[in-house]
Amino acid sequence: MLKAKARESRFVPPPKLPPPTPVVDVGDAEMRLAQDLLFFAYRGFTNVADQVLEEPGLGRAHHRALHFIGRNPGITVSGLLAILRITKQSLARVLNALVDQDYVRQAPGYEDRRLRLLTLTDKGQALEARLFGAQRERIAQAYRTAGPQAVQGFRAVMRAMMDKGARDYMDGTGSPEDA
Amino acid sequence: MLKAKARESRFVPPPKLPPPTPVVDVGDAEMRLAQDLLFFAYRGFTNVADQVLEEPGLGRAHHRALHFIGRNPGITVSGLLAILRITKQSLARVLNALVDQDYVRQAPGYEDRRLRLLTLTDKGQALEARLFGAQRERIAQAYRTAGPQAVQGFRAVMRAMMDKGARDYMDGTGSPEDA
DNA sequence: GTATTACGTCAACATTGCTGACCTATTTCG
DNA sequence: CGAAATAGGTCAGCAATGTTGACGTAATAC
Repeated sequence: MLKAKARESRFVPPPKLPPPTPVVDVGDAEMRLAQDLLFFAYRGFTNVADQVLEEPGLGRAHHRALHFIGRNPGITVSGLLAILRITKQSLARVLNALVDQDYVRQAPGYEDRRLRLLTLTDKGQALEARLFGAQRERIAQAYRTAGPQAVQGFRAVMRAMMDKGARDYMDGTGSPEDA
Repeated sequence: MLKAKARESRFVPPPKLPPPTPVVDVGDAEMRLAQDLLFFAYRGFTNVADQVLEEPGLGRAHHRALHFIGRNPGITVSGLLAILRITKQSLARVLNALVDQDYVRQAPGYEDRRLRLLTLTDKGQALEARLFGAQRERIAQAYRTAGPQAVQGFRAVMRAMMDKGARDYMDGTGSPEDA
């Protein structure tokens, strides 16, 4: 006997199907569409990197760390935490793996020696380049397909979609701590 | 003694900081930017729903199931799996929780009674509406900020960013199985 | 009447987030 | 100088969500 029956002792007769999630006004349809767009586009974008990550046996968390260290050489652990918004314990797991496997190097801060300044090793730069290469292809193709006009719109909407902290980080206005 | 020293017996002298991840040509800078945009925008977008999910104690996986069942009333389990691209074991955990808590209803297929047609209950529709409300706010505000012109570009780029299967699904050309 | 299909389930494991507690080295400040 | 604050590290345990592999059952298809 199916345990599913415990969940619903007998299948009820097929109900009249309700209409799809109700669209109250014209705007709603657009918003529903945007939900789908974000989900599928983000998945497509991340999937291409996953393939590259398989070889060294790393995960997306490692990719993110690699990416932001690459973009911010000499960033501190706190800075990276502020960007990623995860706990230091979560970051530690990932960062230790990257350091152990010689993708990332730590150096003490110049004036404040409590700081650990993070940089990519050559090996780390090489891996990041491969990851970037995969995603760049996908982005470039999307940009080509959509056209330069569309790219501007894309950027504007994406910028407006993120929270202020992230926007500030992207603007370079303020240290990564503001992200 | 810090175990970190086991990872690197002595801190090496502060290296010359390498330049940020090298930008080969003009296009590369744009692509790097796009990476950041996607990460931060997607995070902002999902975060607003997380707050709503806390109350019923559900996760993002539940939200996704809820969303796609809502958009495709009567969808089969296989159909949902094809959209989400996860294993049926992963979906089962989430789906069983939703059915147990009366967010989702299963009904046997009409002609083929092996099928489980999934629909949202009233309770499920209510929750989905709240989740949608939160994200809609964020999207609407982004759309207003960016302007209608930008929205068109956003859509074009996002569409082009996803893989063909997802694009086909969005076009409604073909059953969800093609996603 | 057998094979296939659609779905469900058990078990075990990996990744990546979290909280709580506590340790060390360094800098800051009264 | 000595205490407090700061930057970072670590251990332990847990939760959510993804994976494989194996197997069971009901219904349809050939």
